[in-house]
Amino acid sequence: MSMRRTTIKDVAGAAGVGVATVSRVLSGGSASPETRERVLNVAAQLDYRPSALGRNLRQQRSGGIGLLLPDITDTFYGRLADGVLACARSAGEPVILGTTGDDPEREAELIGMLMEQGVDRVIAVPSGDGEIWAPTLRAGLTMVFAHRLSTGHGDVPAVLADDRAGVRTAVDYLTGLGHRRIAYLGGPGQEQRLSVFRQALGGLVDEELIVVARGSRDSAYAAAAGLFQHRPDLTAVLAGGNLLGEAAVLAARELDLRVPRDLSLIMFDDVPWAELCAPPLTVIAQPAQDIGYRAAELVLREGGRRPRGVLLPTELIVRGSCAPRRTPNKSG
Amino acid sequence: MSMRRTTIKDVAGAAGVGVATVSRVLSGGSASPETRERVLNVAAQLDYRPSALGRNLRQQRSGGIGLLLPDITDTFYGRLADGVLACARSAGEPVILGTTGDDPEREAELIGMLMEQGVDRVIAVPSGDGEIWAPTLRAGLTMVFAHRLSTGHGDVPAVLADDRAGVRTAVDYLTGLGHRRIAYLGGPGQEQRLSVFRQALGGLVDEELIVVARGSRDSAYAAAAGLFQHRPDLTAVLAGGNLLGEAAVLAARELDLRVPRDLSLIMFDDVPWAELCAPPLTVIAQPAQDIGYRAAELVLREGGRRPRGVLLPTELIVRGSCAPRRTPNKSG
DNA sequence: CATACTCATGGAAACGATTCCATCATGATT
DNA sequence: AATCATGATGGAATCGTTTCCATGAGTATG
Repeated sequence: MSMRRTTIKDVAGAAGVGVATVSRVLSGGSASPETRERVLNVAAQLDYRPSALGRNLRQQRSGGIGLLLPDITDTFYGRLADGVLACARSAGEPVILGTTGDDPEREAELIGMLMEQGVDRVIAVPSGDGEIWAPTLRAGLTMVFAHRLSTGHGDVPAVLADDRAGVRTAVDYLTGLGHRRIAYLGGPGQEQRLSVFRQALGGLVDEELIVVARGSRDSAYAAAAGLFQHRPDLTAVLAGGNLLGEAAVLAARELDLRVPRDLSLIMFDDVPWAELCAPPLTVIAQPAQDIGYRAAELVLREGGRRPRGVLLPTELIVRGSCAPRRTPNKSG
Repeated sequence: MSMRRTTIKDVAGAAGVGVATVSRVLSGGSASPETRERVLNVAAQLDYRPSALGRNLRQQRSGGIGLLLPDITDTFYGRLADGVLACARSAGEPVILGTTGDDPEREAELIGMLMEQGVDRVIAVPSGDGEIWAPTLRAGLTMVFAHRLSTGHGDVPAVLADDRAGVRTAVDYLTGLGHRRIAYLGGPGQEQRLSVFRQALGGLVDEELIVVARGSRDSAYAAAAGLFQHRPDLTAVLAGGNLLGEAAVLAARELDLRVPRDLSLIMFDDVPWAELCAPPLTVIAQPAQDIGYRAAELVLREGGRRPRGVLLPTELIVRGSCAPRRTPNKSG
């Protein structure tokens, strides 16, 4: 009942040539025009599709791109993945997706799985530090980091949003509105943003106002609620991602802090619901899809030369969640 | 510099046995206890990892699960993918992700790519009709549909949310509030929901109040705005997905329709921002992650028997976007 | 004691592609 | 005319694994 796949041998036999010739014709090698035409005709007639299995074994590598993300549920990573898929599709390459949950152990596990599969090109939002990636690099994989760097990364190129400028813009905007006690609500792997945040605030930085959550929604909410309860004197918050922003809105509402009257809120990453929120959220937009697309471009370029990383611009989009600091009412 | 991978031959040589024995030991075949131990020791010492490439070629199938979704940017599909990944991870199977954009042509292309890769297990949210999937089935692939059926599907098992009950609940809720002119704002592949909607409304159904958008945000917004402008007499809307719901909120705001005062809104699929919206959105929650997980379970079960599909419950979550119909003010 | 049967074992044949290499024909150069 | 370069071509090796089959040892049964 189930017929055997048509193989390159069948095509060779039907066209009256050797398998080597068929292979050459199909992969663009040299062949005489008439042979080429005959082979192509026969191949089309037999509906021949070369098996990636055979090719992969011979070439010692499975085509395809490994994509390692912390959480595909987060729309930021969803858009990033979309960018990777768009580029991969135009190159005809399959994408193998894995989620790490920001857990280095899971990440290492996934890397092992990818290498077992013969995947030799990986795009990752790294959670672990350099040690995890060292064996990967030694094995000769083509790597590109996206959105984050790995501490102690080798010379792995990275595609990043310009966090530096983004944080600076946000902080400038808030201080310009008169805010002094500004909190940062961060997620995993945002060391660079933190250092810029400290730097932008100059001497004003108050370490208690810097809180780092793990990747989950629960953790983000806990961090936000804890921060707001512990330091009711803060007047502005910079949330380092849409999950954190969501948590901040929720926690503020829960604690009867009105935005932007009692609390100015600015969020990294523009998401569709930012506009639907009450009030609409002021955000630092990041080109998530571009990040993915460019990362895929880099990892596919494969040209021996090491490309330097890419830095993509962010953009402040002012909506309604930030207001000038209310001057403390001394008579109240 | 780059050392050759350690192969099964190396292990066999170092352990003083044949390759067949090594293979048997590692894949759970029969072997004497002392041989088994020696082989396992040597394998561990050499850090031997069997190459999936060789195995795949021999077994004529690449492990792994193909996952075909309309749009990974949509959080519903993001959660669905998350479920699939969770199950696949526990089975140690890689997942190859492709997005169709609800375009049957792209879908067919992706199927071709998957078959070329030797993927023989696919989970899909189908956009095309039965004809597209016929060759797939004939080729002996294990298929599971998720979230949607393909019209004229063969005996492909499907994992679905209970749309029937969901639509009925929503309509009952709205009619219970006094609404009569209820619109349905649908997306691609929701034929079943539409028929249930018509059925639930009984004789009251007004075909002009049924609008179907394509998958994109733009299309959804256009559909919503067009509907609201064309039929200002409607008092309630059922949005068939979070993109449609988002569009409805946006369009209503644009047209100065206040929710729920002028317009009651109920949305399929509970998303985190539904709670952040003003007003918070009443929704029919769908277990997106479960759908993915169960689909992966089915496709991995592989037991020759054809499992029947799975129907998962939906849940009405009442928030603040629905209100009783205002009795028309005859003196106004 | 002879025969049959179980069980561990290793050699070798697949799997389907790519690619090295030898062969042969043709045309150009000396 | 002899040699050389060029280019098309097919046979065979190769990738790493699984699996079929033959072999031999050991045990049980007649």
